[in-house]
Amino acid sequence: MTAVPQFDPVIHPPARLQLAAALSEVDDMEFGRARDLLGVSDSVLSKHLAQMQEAAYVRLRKAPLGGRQRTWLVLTAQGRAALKAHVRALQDLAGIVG
Amino acid sequence: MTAVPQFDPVIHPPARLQLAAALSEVDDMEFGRARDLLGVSDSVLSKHLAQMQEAAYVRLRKAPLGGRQRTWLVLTAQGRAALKAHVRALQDLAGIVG
DNA sequence: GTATTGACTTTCCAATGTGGAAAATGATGA
DNA sequence: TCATCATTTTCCACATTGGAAAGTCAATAC
Repeated sequence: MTAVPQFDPVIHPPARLQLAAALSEVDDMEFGRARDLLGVSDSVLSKHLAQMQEAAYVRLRKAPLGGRQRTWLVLTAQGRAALKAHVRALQDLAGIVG
Repeated sequence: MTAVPQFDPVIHPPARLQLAAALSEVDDMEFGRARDLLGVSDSVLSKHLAQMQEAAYVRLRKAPLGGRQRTWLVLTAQGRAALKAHVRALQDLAGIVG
């Protein structure tokens, strides 16, 4: 009898929601920049990315930059759709509160 | 260097967010009805309510009904503001995604 | 070719948070 | 006073999140 719709557990946790939102506004973002933006450690970002990749919400593009291999994060169409759905779900849930 | 705004930890967890949203659309709601709506046990709802009361987001009104004491949940102005702020924060964060 | 370095990734572990069951509490009603 | 209903609190189990440190893998440095 759960009359209340559930949120997408992949995208709802703060760090991932913030990451998805940040990625939605750019074409891509470097791993290090995303890590600093979220204020987490390498390992933590890496683990969140693993979850988001598994859900196909993010794609990693690895390419050399300045001699070193770097990773760029890209929000996929599915990831964008999930973010959109989440925002909409919350708006619906909250009615016309604001 | 956390450039990303944080969410209100009291209202962000799914169960509390859903509860706040549900309460925002009515004047008040019975404890049992809220419990069924969220699909959780008495104890769990009670604990969430304790958190929300501590943040002054919810007020409990106890009064007898049918001889027995019942509890009604009321979203306070602060609770409503917090929900509103949360929705807005997410919208801002997500830009004009949808 | 091997050592080193940089950029992640994985493993390990501590801290939190959420959920349920069951015991406890408090207010009635019998 | 005893039983019952409506929560509340206590006790646990489990999942999640976070950081540190070790591991991996390229791409130089030597």
